[in-house]
Amino acid sequence: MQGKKRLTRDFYIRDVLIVAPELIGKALVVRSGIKACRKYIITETEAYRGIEDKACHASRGRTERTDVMFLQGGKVYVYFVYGMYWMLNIVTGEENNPQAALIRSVEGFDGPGKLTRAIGIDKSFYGEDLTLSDRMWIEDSEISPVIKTGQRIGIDYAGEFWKTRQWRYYI
DNA sequence: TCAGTGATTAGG
DNA sequence: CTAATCACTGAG
Repeated sequence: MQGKKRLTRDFYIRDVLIVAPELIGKALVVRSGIKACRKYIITETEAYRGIEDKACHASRGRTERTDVMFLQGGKVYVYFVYGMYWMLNIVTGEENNPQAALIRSVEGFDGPGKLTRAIGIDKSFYGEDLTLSDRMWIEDSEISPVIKTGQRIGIDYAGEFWKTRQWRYYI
């Protein structure tokens, strides 16, 4: 089950502004329900960075929902929004430096809500450790895509400064 | 452009 | 307990 190319802790504990763009082109491996493992190439991510980032959920403190972001990088942060959609995030950085990379799209499934619905991500993945789990991890790939950047989507509430950070990465 | 949808959160 | 909010999507 352990993939040869599985990314290790060292990859995740770096700053989210490094990890989020590096996730582009990597392979997300998931086994949900009774289905066999499937691989999805990550094509779009966004960085959420620390308590000072008004768009980051952790900026409003450590709560039951945001708790996992305060742990060492390499874990999964999943939350429910708009009454319908699960969002999939990868926790990055060191302990007590809450950061996460939102997986917005993978090859074949464009949009964070649509992709989690399609590949079967829900609350049960909250806190999953990508370096240990037998149902979700990320593998390195030979792909070196050209990465574009832009503003993060859907965070008008965060104010002009945080809204205009170029922290969205995509192919 | 705008409503649906319900977990999460802050505040009595 | 209540009410506001929301890292989205699909229909029009």
